[in-house]
Amino acid sequence: MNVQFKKGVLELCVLVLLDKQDRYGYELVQRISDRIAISEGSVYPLLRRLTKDGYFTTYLKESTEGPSRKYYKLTDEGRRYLDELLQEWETFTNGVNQLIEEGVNRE
Amino acid sequence: MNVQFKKGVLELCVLVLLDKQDRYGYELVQRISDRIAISEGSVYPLLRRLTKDGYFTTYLKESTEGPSRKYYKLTDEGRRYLDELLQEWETFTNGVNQLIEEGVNRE
DNA sequence: GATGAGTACTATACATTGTATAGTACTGTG
DNA sequence: CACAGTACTATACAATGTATAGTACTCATC
Repeated sequence: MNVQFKKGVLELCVLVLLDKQDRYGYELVQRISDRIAISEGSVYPLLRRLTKDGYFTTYLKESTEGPSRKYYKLTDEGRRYLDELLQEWETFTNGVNQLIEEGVNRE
Repeated sequence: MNVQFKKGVLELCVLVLLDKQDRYGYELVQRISDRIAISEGSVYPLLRRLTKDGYFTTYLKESTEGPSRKYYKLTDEGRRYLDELLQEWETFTNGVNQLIEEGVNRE
């Protein structure tokens, strides 16, 4: 899996998953890993950064399955940022796919 | 336009356009710029890198419109690499789009 | 001839964000 | 106690865009 493709996308993935419900870090890693090979080590700094930037708030919650979990919750600002990113992603991938069509089509 | 999304994609775009026909650097910049905002300054180092890596060969050709042009031509190795990248791009974007679906769908 | 615009390419410092790796801490089980 | 699974923290490094600055050529205009 091309590392460079992934840049910038990880935060989109995290924001999208949190749009649906609050989640803890490890769960986010697992959910994303179902679709894209990622390193655990990159998610936590990202979560910290996005929290610092005001897109999430966090709270601790006891777990019956292991240590307590740090949950992340999307803020309104986070939700707005997500909408932006979703649009950018769509515009961007459409642009790339159009280039691929142009390049691949042989007249 | 999110800079990080673009990482790794520029080389895919260049390879795809050269799959169709030989092109010179400036033309590649223009064609890609039609779809994605990119900086000219990033394309030339990329072209040099991919040439050094064996994916292109180059030749000079006189132009009637300005200075002579340095054309880039895809090698067989380049074509193979392109196929790889195309598959990776598809796998990757499908994975991201699936995550977006999951995250966005509210039950 | 000088100048400017457009064509065409080169070079470099820097910012950003993944990976890889190493580690910590908690809980339950054997 | 040791180990596995759960859950999180920290850091060095690689890679590749951007921004910026520049070079050189050709043609048109003054």
